[in-house]
Amino acid sequence: MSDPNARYDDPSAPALRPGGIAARAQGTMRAANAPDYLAGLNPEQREAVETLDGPLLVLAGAGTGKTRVLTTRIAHILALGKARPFEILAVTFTNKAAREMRTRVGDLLGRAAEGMEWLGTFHSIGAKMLRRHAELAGLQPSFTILDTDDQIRLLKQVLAAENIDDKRWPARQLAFAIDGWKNRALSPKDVPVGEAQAYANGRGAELYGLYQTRLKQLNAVDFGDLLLEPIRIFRENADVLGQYHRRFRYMLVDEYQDTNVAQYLWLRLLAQGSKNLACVGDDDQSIYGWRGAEVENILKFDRDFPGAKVVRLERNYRSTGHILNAASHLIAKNEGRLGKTLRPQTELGEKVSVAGAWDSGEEARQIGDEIEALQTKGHKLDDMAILVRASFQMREFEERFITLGLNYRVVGGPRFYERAEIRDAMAYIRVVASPADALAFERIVNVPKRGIGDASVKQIVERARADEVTLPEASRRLVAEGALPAKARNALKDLVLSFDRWSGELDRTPHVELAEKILEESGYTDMWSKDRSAEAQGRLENLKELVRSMEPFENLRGFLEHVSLVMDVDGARGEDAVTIMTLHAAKGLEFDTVFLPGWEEGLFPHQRSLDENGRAGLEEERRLAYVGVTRAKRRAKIWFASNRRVHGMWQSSIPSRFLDELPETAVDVVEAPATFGGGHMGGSYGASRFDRADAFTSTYETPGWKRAQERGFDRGSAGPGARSRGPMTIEGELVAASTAKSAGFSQGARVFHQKFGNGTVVEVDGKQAHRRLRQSRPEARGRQLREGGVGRAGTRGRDRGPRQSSRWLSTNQVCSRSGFRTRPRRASPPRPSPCGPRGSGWGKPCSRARLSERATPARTPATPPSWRTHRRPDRRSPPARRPRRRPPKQAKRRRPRSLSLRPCPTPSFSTPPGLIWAARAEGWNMQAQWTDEGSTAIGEIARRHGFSDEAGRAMADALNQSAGSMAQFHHPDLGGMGQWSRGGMLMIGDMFNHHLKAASRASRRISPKPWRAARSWRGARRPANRPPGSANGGPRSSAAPRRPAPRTAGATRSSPRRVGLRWSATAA
DNA sequence: CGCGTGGTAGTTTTT
DNA sequence: CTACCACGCG
Repeated sequence: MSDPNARYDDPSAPALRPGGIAARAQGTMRAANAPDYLAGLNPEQREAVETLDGPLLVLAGAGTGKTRVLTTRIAHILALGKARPFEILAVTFTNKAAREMRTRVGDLLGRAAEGMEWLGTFHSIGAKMLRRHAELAGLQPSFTILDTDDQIRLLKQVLAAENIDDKRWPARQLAFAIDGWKNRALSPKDVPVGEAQAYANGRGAELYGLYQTRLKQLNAVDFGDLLLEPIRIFRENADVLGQYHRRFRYMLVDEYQDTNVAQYLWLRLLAQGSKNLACVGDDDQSIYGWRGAEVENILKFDRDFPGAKVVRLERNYRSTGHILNAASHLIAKNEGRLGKTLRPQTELGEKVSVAGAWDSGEEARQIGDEIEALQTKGHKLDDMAILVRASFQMREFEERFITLGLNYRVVGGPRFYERAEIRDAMAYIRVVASPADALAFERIVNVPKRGIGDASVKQIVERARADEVTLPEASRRLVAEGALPAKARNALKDLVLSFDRWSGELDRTPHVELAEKILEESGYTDMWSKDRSAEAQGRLENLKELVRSMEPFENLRGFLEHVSLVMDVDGARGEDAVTIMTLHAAKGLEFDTVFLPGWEEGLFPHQRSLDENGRAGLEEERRLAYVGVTRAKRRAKIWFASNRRVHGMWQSSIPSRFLDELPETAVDVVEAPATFGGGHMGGSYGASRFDRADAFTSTYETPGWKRAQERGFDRGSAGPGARSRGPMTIEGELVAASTAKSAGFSQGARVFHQKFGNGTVVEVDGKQAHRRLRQSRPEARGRQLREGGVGRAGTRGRDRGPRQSSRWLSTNQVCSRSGFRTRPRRASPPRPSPCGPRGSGWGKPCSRARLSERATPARTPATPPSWRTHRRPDRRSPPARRPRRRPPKQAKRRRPRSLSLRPCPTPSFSTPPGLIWAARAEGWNMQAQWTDEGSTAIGEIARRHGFSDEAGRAMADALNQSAGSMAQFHHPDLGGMGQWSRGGMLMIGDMFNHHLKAASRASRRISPKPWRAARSWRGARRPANRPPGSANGGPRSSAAPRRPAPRTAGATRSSPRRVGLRWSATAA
């Protein structure tokens, strides 16, 4: 092969002139004038496009125009008439990539890329082939494709039938193993003995075989089979393979570095025909080893396909110089690369910035601030992204952005078709379309609850197996015979009749209408609209979306085929928003500004990757880092945090080794974020501006105030409070303080329950020592009752139908997440709040000493006393696992792990403005740095709630003086709980509601996380005092932040103090 | 059958 | 810390 580098080394070399000597000399051109679509290509790209015959490997570095080459190549083949659209096989990994390729080819040709039947994902093409030759695989062409969920359920059945304890051998694990085998194209008999040994005492391969048998019985395949079965068919039926050899004149593969063994074999079989196989990939972006991708495939391409030509694309059009240098330098640390050097085509631009934060919360805040700053400068949120290593990192950003009111969008997360409600709905539709779909029937036979329990289902299944009929048919027989308990029998009868009715309408009723009808008549939508939990509304929205997404299809069957393979729904519409996603999900995308948080040892590179795959694991992590950095066009901003909560425990971390692998010349180590007005004190980490006496002279100049004044407040979904602008005082207080008395609910007490929302204790029945919590919509219950708790502040009063839930609570009952239950006898009297109950003891900072007294026995970190988080006694003793012994009966009743019914203080209107009590809490990092944001949010909130500016300022002043304090307050009338933190004010009810609405519209992933922001505060253990001297055993990297000396002597890592703040203010 | 309790595990993810 | 799953009591 000629060395393209030698020829095209000069980056400024012009592209081949259309019709020029070079172009003609290449000999592939038929026309004197190159068609338009070739015009913008550089010489390497052009070579990749025009080398049509024989195997070709295009090594396309990040941002070098890979997709462009692929699509242009297709256009070129078609334009030259080398093949007709249906003679080109073009494979991608994702539907998204396939779609994009289709549209871009269409754009190039100036018409839709019609007739490209064989453009799609490995799996969709595999499915298509398998449907054509189903009988050769012992299937009917109508086979169903099981997704992971179905697969696991089926495996559970197999395990149960084989009497294997699925505690010891989880189905998930077997599924994982089978997936692995299928990725390597191993059928049950090929499984290496050693590996088969690893599961269920050597029964792994056997179970795999049984699973395959069950699949065949069900006329079903899993994803792996979509490739494996065609491979087997090709191998066993030369004539079939021959057909495809004749058909596919040209083959193209995207992301070749991600192919697994099965995909490789499949391609190799097909490529034996024309040998015109073009693979495009980048070994440096291989990040899917853990799911079977073999980088080897790309490394040995020229051995597998003799005579292969290799073209390297190294001109990067995406990123500026410093970013590319940083990325190249980093990836150069990997061994076993094919080796490419990305060459920038533009100026050096900004350096990659590296900055450290004290903890993950600060990281999120500072990134949030940077984003706001960029936004103010006119950058669009759409052009910014936060790329995380693991999805748990996302939450902190979501919460922060909600606080800031910053639009964001989470990519990834639970996929639309994986949501429970969608899967349920699909199951209904599946049963209607094909009554034989046993898995689907089982899924929904008792959803909504019909009184058909496991016992009944088991009978149905057994009967179906015995009679060899479908589940609905078996049900029918059982019903006719009068088997099953009466309740189940009747319900089942109705259900089966309904299914018959719906099936009968299959061809008569338009499918969208029918789907609606099914969901309605089955009681499924009703089930959700009755549900009062925060997610229910969103689930209903999703169901509507599902029905809507059926519209483009001709009938239900068409839709079902689409769903089983195309598991995504186009989202990403509309509003300007920051993208939050994992690094994996970011491959192939680009953004002006990319934030890369969490560059810490253990997280990135991930410990597990290192543990399980050693050096190979590290290299894959490094490639992931490379992918991350190369997503940035103009700005890459790397962050790490010194403390992060892992499984609920605060752990300190050291900066990632990858930081040290970045070249000094391309990196800016940021000491203090420039985005704060004035930054932190002297730019040192962790210092508070409260350390300086004059820090607060200009409270009203803070960004928050300005924002508050500019924006006005009408668009906020403030509750009724915003409307009544009369004189008003609200009082907030530390929730923990008021909840210390949680045991004593009394009449009139406002309470919040996670499932039922806000309510009032309307009755206390002394005799029976019963308390009654009743909840209903206001108009029905009178104004003492308020509906709509967290997340519903703005929907209060909306007609949700005459629903009411009302229960009696005995004194020893509490509410748990799922409802009410008996409160176990207390081992000790309720704990007083560390800060004392309201009205007494205020003004005294809670001291660590008091906490420690209450703290748990030695060796256990002191736990902040919390009315809500009780530790069970035996958990306090050494964490070592005790042999499982059934404890004596009385020991079974323990304290509840959580209470969800929380008393809410009633607002009071008496205290003079500006009264502040606060504890300084050095130990609580969250308070250690009060930033401008504190006052910001106060101003905003104050105005939103109808305070005068003056009153707001008083509040801000007061808060600012209480440097580093934090408080939570609850204001029932405003429908939510707020949290003062150094990060600002979280008005959870407002915010959540506001975002929830936007979110369900944008089908963003929004779970009730914002609410958790408040909860976590109570139970949270924050990083304690700054470790003395350099944190984390000294800076490992040049990027490690300099630590200020601890403010408190003798600080050790332990739980934080409780901090209280009480304030009130009067509006004019 | 439903609910509560206890135990367990907790990167990355497409089809 | 918390989400999920399986078991057993009422």
